[in-house]
Amino acid sequence: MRWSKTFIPTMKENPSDAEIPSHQLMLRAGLIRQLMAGAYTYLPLGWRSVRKAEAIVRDEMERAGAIELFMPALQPIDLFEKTGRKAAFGKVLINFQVQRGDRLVHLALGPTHEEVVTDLMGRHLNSYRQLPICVFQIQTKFRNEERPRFGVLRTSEFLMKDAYSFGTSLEQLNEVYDRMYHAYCRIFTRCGLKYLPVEAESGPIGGDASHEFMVPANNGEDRIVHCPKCSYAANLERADTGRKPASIALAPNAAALETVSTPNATSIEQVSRMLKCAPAQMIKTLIYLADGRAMAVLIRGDHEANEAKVRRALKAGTLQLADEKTIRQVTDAPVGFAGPVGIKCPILADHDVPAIVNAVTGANQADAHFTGVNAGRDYKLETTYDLRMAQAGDPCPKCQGTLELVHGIEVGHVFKLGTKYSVALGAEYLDEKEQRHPLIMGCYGIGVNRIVASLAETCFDEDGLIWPLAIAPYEVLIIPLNVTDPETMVVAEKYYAELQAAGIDVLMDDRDARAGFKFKDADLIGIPLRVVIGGKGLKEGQVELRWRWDQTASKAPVDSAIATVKQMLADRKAEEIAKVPA
RNA sequence: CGGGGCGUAGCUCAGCUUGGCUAGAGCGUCUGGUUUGGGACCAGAAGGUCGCAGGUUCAAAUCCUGUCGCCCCGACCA
Repeated sequence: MRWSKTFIPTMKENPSDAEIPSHQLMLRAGLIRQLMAGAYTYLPLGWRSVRKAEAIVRDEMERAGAIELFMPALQPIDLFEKTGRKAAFGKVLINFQVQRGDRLVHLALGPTHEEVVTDLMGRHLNSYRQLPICVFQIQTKFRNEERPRFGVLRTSEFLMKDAYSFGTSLEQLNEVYDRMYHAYCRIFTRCGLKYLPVEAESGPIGGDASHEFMVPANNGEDRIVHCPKCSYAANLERADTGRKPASIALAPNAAALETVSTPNATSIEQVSRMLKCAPAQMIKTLIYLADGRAMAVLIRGDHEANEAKVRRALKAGTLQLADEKTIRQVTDAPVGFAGPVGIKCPILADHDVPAIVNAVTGANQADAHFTGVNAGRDYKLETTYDLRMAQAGDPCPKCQGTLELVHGIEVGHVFKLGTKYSVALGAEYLDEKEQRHPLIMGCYGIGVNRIVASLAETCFDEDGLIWPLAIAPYEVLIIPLNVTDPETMVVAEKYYAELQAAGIDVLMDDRDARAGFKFKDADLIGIPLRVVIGGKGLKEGQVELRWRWDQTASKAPVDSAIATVKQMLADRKAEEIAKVPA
């Protein structure tokens, strides 16, 4: 492609409403333009990258045995009502009524396609002989994000690869799951992304039922912990800590239990300020309803409870924070003054709680707290549990290492669904004994445009983007410095034609502009291999070759430069492919 | 949905506190000339519903009310 014939609106300055690198660079390099909050046009350059990512995803999905199909973005709302997800999605589900003849049709724009695919496959998969099967599509998804943000990272409309597997057994499910997991590793490696597969909250099946693929990035909205010593990585909702149950013994320096007046101080922050004690000295007492029964959960004041862990520790089906009435019943006090001493419900404590000597807690009466609260004397515990969010510095649950906290961008998610949708939509098959069973499903998603955005977010320098060869909109950029010089243009045109003939994606900057101007644009859009043809070099019979990520350029004789370029590209591709897990 | 910020030329912003002349600058665009290996220089030109609506006033980019949009923090995110 010739620069003058395509559309690459680069910008020298950062638009004021872009704050993070990917957003700024994608705008400046002319990859995207915003239409409204959460909706972006992909300009020619950006779209080329998206399509390259898409091609890799498609290639690897097919390699892993998944079959491509294409489902409508428009979906009847009834399907979401049957699975209960109209309510579950709430306002996030874009849905509306349209007039059709004399009636109204209620439609949704698919936020994902579990309903549609389960409905489809349920109608046509009748026998265990047809299973397992895995289908996928690459489609635009719609979600009415409460708050779109981070440029192109979180939008209301986005390109997603979603795959769905159907099988007769957990073994079949696990087999596809592992294959998809492996395909994801190959995809993200081929795309040149540094990624981390992390354990994610797994829902109904439990165990190893869900992994997210994260790209570590400062601006990622997800927080994950990982252990640099072993491979353990998990998102914050899921992450276990390697802490052990605490010994529950009265400390020798335990002070006496005292009641102090704390009028209107109901939060950890207010009490710590009023009593001049550190939040870590306090015990947060959260009253939950676990399957309807009140339960006090004790967490150190500066920590954050993890409800999933609480639910698992209690083996409870449902868990929710208790209502005001329940809190009054078990504490005899208004909300904000709960404490373990004398509370009228069972107590569950985090590992770190008994270690607090002379803790501050609510006194279970209005406007009062206790000081000098000590485990084993003022409240009784049998043992302790891992009930809080993991944080940096916690011991690793798998080895002797120490957990680190990093932010990440979720680019992929694999999930063992089980029978939730097949049961709701009556998608069943007949087994060898002519018995009916719901299909056992898995779902596997990749944010295709997030792959591109993640690269923009993580691969750049002060001059602009630095694309990996596999995702770069063009592999080679030819820059004839002086387009009015016939000698330069003869060489440039020859290179351009030869590279195109060799099937290489080549862009030629044929604009009549100054050298510095073209170099700045070249750096900004980040094409991996730059070929500069200028008067100086030509006098010596040479052109200049430079990788975007290299500081220095190399020279090549005019006649053999194209062969060198082809060789450099081939070597680099081989290098990138060598990293892909077999 | 709570909190904060912003809306003036294609982009970045000044002007607003304390209302008053023809609403400015840099970059970009166009024309002519000089330049030509890291965002050139000179001369000239075009480009504005000051987000929108209403109000106050002799007079509103500026003050008031409402409204829309965008960004950020939080809540939310199968």
